[in-house]
Amino acid sequence: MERKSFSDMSCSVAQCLEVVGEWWSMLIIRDAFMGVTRFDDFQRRLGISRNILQHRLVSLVDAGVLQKVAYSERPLRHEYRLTEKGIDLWPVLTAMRQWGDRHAAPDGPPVEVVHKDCGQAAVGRLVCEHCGRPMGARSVRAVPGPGYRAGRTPLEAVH
Amino acid sequence: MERKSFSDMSCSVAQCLEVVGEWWSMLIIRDAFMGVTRFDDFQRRLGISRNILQHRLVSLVDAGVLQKVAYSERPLRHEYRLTEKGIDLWPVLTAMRQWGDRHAAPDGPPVEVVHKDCGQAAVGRLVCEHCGRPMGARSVRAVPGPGYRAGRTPLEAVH
DNA sequence: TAGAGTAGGTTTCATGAGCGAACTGACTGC
DNA sequence: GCAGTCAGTTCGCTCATGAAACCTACTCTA
Repeated sequence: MERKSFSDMSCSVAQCLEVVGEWWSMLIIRDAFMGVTRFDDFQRRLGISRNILQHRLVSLVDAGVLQKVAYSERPLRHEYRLTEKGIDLWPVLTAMRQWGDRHAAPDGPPVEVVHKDCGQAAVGRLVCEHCGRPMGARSVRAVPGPGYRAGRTPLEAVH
Repeated sequence: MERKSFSDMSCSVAQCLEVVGEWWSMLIIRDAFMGVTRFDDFQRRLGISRNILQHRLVSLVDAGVLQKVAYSERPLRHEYRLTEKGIDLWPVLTAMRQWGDRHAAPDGPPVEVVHKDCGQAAVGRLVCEHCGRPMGARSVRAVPGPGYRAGRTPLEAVH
């Protein structure tokens, strides 16, 4: 059976997963953030099969997350670079990394992130854009937005 | 061939994906945040096959993200609730939702989140825990952390 | 006391996605 | 002319995914 698509779900989480929810996709994006751009470099670093890598790169390019740019004419060679849409995935990647650091890294984080502004190896925290106070699962509630379509009932968040 | 596991990668993103990277897992967790706890409710809301749902619930319970709690003895009935480890996935979910809202919701967000502290339908923003200033892909650089193991070379973030 | 309904699964089986490995084609450098 | 690099493509296998049917244990209604 074909893998079911999330694209007709009226939910932004599902739309995001439709683009980056495939096995390997987020790791390709992670490596792209680390500066990897070439097919063989992705393949070597990830240990992914070449055909799967090819599929993923094509679908990420189709989704507008990566762009394929020629860096040599003869021979014709391309590299894959994050678009702005791809760079906007940074908070997703960061949230995943921080969750992994906290719950699946007994020896401490394998990679730390230094904030250039203050020079500290720091953790990102989610705050409300409006009031600047912390925004956690228990401090919000979900309501239907302008793009809401029937069939999906937002409930109270976490009880 | 068996789907390759990410568990031996020295990377917290990979560890996170190992737990929630399967097709459907994040949507199950999203619904759990919306207050869904029962097998049949998950099944109906997601339109997922019952066997796949069963697999996912078992692996999320095994991973410690959900817990199975009896809410009735006769007949024996269980419900699935987020653990603290599961609730810690909120930033991941929020980042995905916000990315989807921005890049895949032409009619506006299907669901908005109201911050109880200020009453506004607000967006979460990632700031440095240390200095409080915004933390984006371009304002950080990756360095090896205490849990670093060879074979993985952190590079500069985004060029 | 029979029959319908509900909750939470389990089984079955066809399909297709993911896998490694080998191969291809276009080029460069020696 | 031969080795090496880069970016794929092809091949054949296996396992995960999917829908639908089935199962178990209990409750509710008549």
